Amino acid sequence: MRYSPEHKLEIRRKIVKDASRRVRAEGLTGVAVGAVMKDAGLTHGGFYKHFESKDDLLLESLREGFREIEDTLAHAVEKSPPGEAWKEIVKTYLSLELCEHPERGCPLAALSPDLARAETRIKPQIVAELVNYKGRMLPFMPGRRTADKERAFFVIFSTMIGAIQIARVLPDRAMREKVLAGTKDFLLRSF
Amino acid sequence: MRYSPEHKLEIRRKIVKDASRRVRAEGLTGVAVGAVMKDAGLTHGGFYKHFESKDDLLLESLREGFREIEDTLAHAVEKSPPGEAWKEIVKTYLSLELCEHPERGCPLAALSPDLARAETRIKPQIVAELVNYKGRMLPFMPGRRTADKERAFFVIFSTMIGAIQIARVLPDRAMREKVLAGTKDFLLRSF
DNA sequence: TGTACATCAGTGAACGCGCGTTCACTGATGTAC
DNA sequence: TGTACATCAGTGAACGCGCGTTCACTGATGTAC
Repeated sequence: MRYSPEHKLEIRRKIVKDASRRVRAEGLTGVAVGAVMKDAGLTHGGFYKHFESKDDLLLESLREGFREIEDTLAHAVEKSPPGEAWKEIVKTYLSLELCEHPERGCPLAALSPDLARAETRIKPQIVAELVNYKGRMLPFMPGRRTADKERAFFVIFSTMIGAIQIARVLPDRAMREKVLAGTKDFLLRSF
Repeated sequence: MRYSPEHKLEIRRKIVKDASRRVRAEGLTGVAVGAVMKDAGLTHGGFYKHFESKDDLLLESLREGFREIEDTLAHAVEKSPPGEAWKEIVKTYLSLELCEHPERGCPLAALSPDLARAETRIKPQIVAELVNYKGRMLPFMPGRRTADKERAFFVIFSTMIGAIQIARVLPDRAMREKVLAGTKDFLLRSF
């Protein structure tokens, strides 16, 4: 069967979206090409009509994941006065909702140790994504000068990433909520 | 060749130690039975004379990793006055030394997303390790009542775990030091 | 004390399995005449 | 307008590989007589 170029792009986008969710839910090594293609309603053989390699897909999935969380956080911040935006980011990022749905959450929370271990081949592009993430969040961070905002970014996101991860290890919702609420309070009091 | 029972225990300990380092350096899925046995100077076939399964080894390796970091932190705290102990823990945990040697560091910093995704079969024992870790660190945490100390544990360790992970993704030492120092300052000012 | 036997940690070939990747093939649709 | 051909996304068998696990075997040492 032959399809239009728009159709091909659409399929490609669907594969990337599915893979992005799977990667965040199951880890960098947890995504099989066959499984992703099945998600998209195709068979594994067609994969290489869309991607050069699995690494290629992984990088695109990461990009998609970062874009998604950036959009989610940017959207949450839309109506807050400047200087208060970071509070909205903390509340959204540390919501039970995002904690219990890693597949819709931040790739750093879902994958940072995997990213630190990534092969040299793809590491630079991962670092670029992190830098880009930082750039996108910087305007919302507390602090006067850029250097202050940058420090705030690293501290706030470190804290949020760690809290989400610990909460995700905990087996029951009440404990998760305790960790998330405690961290939220702490951060909101801290700047 | 036949060996004494002490020798067998010694070998077993060596396998666990090697595996514990490998797991923290390369992730839960990054450790092959063959590689660990080679580290210990043996061949893969003998593995099942020491362990029931790979899961068995993984759990023991995690236990070993938690014990190691607990000992490291407890040792760092030995000479500090009570009430100041947590500061020493923050300084040690966020040292460049531990950041650049995941294989000697905290299993949570190295593996928490993997632990969150662990199969139901081993999850309860992982949670037990986390609870034990918390119990071991609680006496050193700031706060008057146990509830305060517990809140402090989750906040402080969340922040440290996230900071170490972000630092480990960053490609050059200067940036890593900036993140670690910034987080250290932040935490030391916060309690 | 010396000898025959039992034990069992360790070896390495073999297994079944899932994976990433390749490839000859299909067949619906676009294009050339 | 109708027909022959080219295109190329998608299929599914096949590949080589690494993995966890099994198993018949080895041979140094402990034990029984």
